[in-house]
Amino acid sequence: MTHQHSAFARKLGAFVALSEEEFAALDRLHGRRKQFAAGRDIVHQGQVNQPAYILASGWVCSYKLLSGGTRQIVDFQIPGDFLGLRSVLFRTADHNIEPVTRVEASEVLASDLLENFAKTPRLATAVLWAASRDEAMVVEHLVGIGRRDAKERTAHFLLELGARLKLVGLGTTLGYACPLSQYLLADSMGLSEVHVNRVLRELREDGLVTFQHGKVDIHDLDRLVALADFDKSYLDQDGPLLK
Amino acid sequence: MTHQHSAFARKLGAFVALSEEEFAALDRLHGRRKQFAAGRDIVHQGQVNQPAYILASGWVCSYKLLSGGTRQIVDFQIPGDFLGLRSVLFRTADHNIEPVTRVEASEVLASDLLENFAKTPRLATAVLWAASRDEAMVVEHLVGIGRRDAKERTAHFLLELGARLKLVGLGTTLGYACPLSQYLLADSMGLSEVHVNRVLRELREDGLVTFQHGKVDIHDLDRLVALADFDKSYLDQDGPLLK
DNA sequence: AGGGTCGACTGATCCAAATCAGCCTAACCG
DNA sequence: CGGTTAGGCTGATTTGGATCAGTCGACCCT
Repeated sequence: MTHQHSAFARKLGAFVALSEEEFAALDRLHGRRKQFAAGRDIVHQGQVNQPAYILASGWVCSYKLLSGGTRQIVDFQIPGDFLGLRSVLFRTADHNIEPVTRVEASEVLASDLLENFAKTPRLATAVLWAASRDEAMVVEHLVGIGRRDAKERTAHFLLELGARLKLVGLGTTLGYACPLSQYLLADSMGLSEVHVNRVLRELREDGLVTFQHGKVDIHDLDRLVALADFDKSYLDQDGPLLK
Repeated sequence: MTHQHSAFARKLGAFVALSEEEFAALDRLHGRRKQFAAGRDIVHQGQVNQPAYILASGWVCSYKLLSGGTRQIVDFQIPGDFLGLRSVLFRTADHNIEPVTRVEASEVLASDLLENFAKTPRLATAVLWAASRDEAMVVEHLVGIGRRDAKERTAHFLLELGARLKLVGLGTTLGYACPLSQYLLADSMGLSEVHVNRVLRELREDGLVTFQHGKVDIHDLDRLVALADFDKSYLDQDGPLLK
């Protein structure tokens, strides 16, 4: 009954009960469809009045550059995710967005979004919900970097990504396709590329997960979850939370 | 013209232009005023149907517990800040909230908040803005933990806290009162208490900042900003961004 | 007045992860 | 087809910060 809608609308509809009317409003947000090549930034820090996007296909990452030339990847976005909402609300972008693969995305104009809040107030709740879910993910990420060692952190990262991909039908509990390089993992987890490589080897040798040739294979979910201290219920809800 | 409103309303009004009508709606959100003793958690992970709060006085911290018994403090909240918005949207709390000092806060009921979106759509924009600002702070925090060493991280932390306090009139560029213990700093920055102590000593010996006896004194703002790679414009906007 | 606790502070030792320096393979390309 | 580049991978060495094991003073409390 909702399968004719966009991945974005479906995702929100899973958490905030929406009427057909409201689904339609959500879908009308999708503006011009655009393509981006891998590696060439879509938005960068300081740019003003950039549109937001809803990711249709491909992966992107959001990152911040530090003065020393290092960077910290804050989050990866996968199909169905909202991109650059903060940059719209603040008018000037506070982070960079780089496509990891070739990407297709629909523009969302700030004016469209904000004006629709008046006509469709539940849309506001849905968008607020989506923003809060993003924040929850950043918080988990923060906790991992602050208090988990490299192995736990990596395990947690791979599990969380899997859970998110499963939600949009791009993965199972057995594994998923993953276009990320070890460099990207390192910049995301606050580790060096060298160390990521060693940790992945350890996880492989322990028979927990394999991350090779662009795919992640989970060999022992239970032990991996135990190692990572991963909250399984975290991302797989199954009905609207807000009635 | 806005000074009769709550700190919360003032803060939002600084970023989203609001009418008197809308300010009033914001102020009506404040429900029953409650008191909390320092150290006794207001909310903890997993609790369901907790109200949100708006902090009137005192400081609190939001943290997550890891299985090993360690914890990671995600953020500190100061007067005028919203507390536990995510816990309300998700119905079940995904983090703990502990008062650092004695605290006064007004309850905000989920139903009040969400229903008001229909009547006052710009309220939705304002709350979304507040949530995004929180997310931006968590992102900065993440970047610091992931890619800054202990000294830069500490410097950045003290500067950011100062900027936030200045915004609500609780600090100047010269310093501010700060009730945090070195243990709390450690749990927030992902360091050990011992190392925080040494880093604070270094910063003091370098003549940059002093953090002693419950107050932070900034002795050399410019060098501190340079060390921390701190974006000064980051938190001190001076007019509504969304007209 | 003596015990208990909390927070700041210190020296010695250890270790996880960074850094440095390099190899190997596959893919691309002019 | 030989050169270049991007990723994956590895060993040796160094280092930032953790851990362990305390001391000291302030402020309880009874």
